[in-house]
Amino acid sequence: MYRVKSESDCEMMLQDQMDSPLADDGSSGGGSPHRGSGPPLKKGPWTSAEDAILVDYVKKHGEGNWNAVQKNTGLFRCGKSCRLRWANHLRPNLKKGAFTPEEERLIIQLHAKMGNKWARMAAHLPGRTDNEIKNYWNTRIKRCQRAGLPIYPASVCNQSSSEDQQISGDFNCGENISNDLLSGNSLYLPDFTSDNFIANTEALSYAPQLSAVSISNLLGQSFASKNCSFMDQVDQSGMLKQSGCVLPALSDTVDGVLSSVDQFSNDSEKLKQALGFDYLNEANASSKTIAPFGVTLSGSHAFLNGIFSASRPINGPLKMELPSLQDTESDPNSWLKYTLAPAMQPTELVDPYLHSPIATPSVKSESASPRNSGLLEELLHEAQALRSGKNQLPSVRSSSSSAGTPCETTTVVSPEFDLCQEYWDEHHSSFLNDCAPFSGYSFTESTPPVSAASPDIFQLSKISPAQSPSMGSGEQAVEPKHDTAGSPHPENLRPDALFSGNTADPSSFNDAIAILLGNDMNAEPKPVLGDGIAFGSSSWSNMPHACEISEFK
DNA sequence: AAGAGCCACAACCGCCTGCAG
DNA sequence: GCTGCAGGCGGTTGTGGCTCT
Repeated sequence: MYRVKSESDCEMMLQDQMDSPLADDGSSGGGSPHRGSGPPLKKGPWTSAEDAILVDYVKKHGEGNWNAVQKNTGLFRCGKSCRLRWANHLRPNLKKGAFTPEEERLIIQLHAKMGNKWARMAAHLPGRTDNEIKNYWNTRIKRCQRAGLPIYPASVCNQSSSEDQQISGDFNCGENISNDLLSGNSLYLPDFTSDNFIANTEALSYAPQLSAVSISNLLGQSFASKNCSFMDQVDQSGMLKQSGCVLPALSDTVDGVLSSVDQFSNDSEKLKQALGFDYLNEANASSKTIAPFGVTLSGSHAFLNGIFSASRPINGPLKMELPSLQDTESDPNSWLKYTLAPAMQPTELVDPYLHSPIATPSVKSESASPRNSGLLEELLHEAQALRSGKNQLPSVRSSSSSAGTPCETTTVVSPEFDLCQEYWDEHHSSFLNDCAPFSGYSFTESTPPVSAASPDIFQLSKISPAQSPSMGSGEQAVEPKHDTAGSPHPENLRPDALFSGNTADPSSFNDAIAILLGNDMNAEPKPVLGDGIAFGSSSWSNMPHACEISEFK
């Protein structure tokens, strides 16, 4: 039954409310005495009489000043409730009934761009309310999760991809937009006219789940939260002047990690391809294939916000919004997905190919590959698959247009990327100089945390001086902790620890992988990556302290 | 027929923001 | 600048209907 809140916004405004004939009609849930002397507060479903009163009032006085409704009509509902009732059910021009297919597609498309911005989405759907859209989406998510289907159709991914590039190409609108894009807060609102959308919307073939969407915001905001100021240095072309300096190092780090994986799996190339890291080799070879943030961190929520709904500019106090996709399949191990995501995020940031969700590496497997997988999960899954030899997983890059991957993407380097490359060619040396403090910034505990975030988050990697040319020599690489028996210290079981140590040490990495895989490399793969670990979804209530990064502000 | 489970929906709750005093 | 209020927004929960076993 509906509760009677003991203290709420509504009740505070009902202190002077006297008895009402409607206050206690006890329709369903009814009102109940409120804190003794206070008037009862009617809650629960609205009756037709209440509706009539509210409609009459609005006809006479117009919308707004909802708290006056109670005073003027005797309707014993709080102003908020009146407003909601009017907005969601009583106001004219409301479209009732199920969503049309066009509306559904539009919702999907809008969500891909906006995330859980229901009110903004509702603005694009005349006659529909944010609540309707929200309910529809939540239902859809549940349905997709049950069915093991991705949330975003391929066409939406493509749409997002193209528009991302457009955004990055037009990325000259000043700091506000830049920051917003960087934070994943899409103030940039593309014109989702129905024609435009439908023209780009085909049959609901499904894209792979947005496996890495949880990553970008975390890192983007994590970076920003470090007050390194490089986030502020977005020039008029939308390029992040200093971003490039860190990215090579991160690329190196990821590559170093993968080198360890290489030894671990003896099949690094496959693994890297499966993970979408293969470009990192190219990056290393050329030392310049670094995309500015504007390329990858565009406003697509399909990319940035399939999971997270970042809505705060990164300049200000940061607050990680909770993921929009609730994981009802919570798992004690679910911390994996949160700790690892930041660690893996750089790959997304630097990935010149990742213009859309579909470019996110996705391991399609006949096995029980987690649908909402993240990079680590895919890594582990891939490692398992490789080890077991049961699955010959196709290269994501080479098979992205295969039948199993409806979201077709071509790994065509965009013009923006060419520009970025030129930009990097021209400025990378100065970048390295300018970013000397940051290029060696390895998110270790030795680095004084600037934000209130748990430093664990930033145990991202230890970038050795060799990997990071400008890193100071004073910093000591953090060795993975091992107990005397040689087994990894429990702390190292955490994925952040996994990536925090000397990544050039394959043994520690292997140890961690082994543990993550069940600590027995010779045993059959254990369902470590079962349903309990769904990177794309989350149950934040189960977040371990290492993942408690919500308190950035 | 009865119970369980699923589903869509309505409504509530807490937090945030903008604004006026 | 601070405070309180009104409104808005997004997340969550409760309810009732429907379907399946």
